[in-house]
Amino acid sequence: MCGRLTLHTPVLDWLLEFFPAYANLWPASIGAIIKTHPGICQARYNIAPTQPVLVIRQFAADTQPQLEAMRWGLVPPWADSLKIAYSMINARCETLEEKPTYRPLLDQGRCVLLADGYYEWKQMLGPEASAKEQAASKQTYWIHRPESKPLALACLWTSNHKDLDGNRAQEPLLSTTIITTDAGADTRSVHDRMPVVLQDETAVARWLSSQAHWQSIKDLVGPAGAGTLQPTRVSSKANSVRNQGPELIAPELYTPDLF
DNA sequence: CCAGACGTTGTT
DNA sequence: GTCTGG
DNA sequence: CCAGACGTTGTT
DNA sequence: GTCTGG
Repeated sequence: MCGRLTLHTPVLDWLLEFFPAYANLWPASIGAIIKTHPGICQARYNIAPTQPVLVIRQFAADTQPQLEAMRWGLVPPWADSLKIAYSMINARCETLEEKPTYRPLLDQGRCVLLADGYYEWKQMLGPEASAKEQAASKQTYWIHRPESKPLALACLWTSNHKDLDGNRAQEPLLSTTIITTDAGADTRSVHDRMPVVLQDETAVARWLSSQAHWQSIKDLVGPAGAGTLQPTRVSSKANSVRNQGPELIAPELYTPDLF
């Protein structure tokens, strides 16, 4: 699955990679979002659920896609509390069309999350080990594109207009969830699920096109092809959200005396 | 009809 | 809001 | 996702 | 064990 992210690629570089056609318009967009969300465009090596993430939405064909900050973890319009979001950080692609919360978003709530990697925890021991042993044996991986190029993740977003958890909502709460699918060849050895990766500029444009119906773009949802992603063994520093620095994605070498 | 869930992962 | 379970 | 808390009363 | 916080 996908429960922790990185974004250290400069945001302008990310936008130019997937939307070169709007090259001269992006600096203003970035300036605007920095005003409302200071710090959101700085490098982040440990983005956790509930935190703001950067997403792209497009409201009409041939208009500039919009850069937005959203809370990670979907808070549906009917929710009276933020609690539900803890279990809606990912949405299984296999059941998107059945789930009443997700179905309307397939046509009206597609967006793309800006990231350049995510963390995964490999379970190194089988079910015969105790829960304690299993927890202690987890190996952290940072999964990213070769050369650490930007990554576009297929997501759904929605808006909640209620006074959540007793706090009067001044503004509607925008939130997002990352679609997951079976792991592809690159990451299967680490974990059996992965986020849906939009491969290139064309895939991103199709996913975002607001006039396109789900049936015509659902082919974009599936495991990434071999060669798309690369898992790098890293230390357990990323396990704690208090740790934030670039050292979290540094490759960890195997220590020979353990083998 | 009303009440209650609405979600995923991993673990058991 | 909308679906499922009883 | 993992880490860390998990509770109340009265007093400062 | 289960929930909350980040």
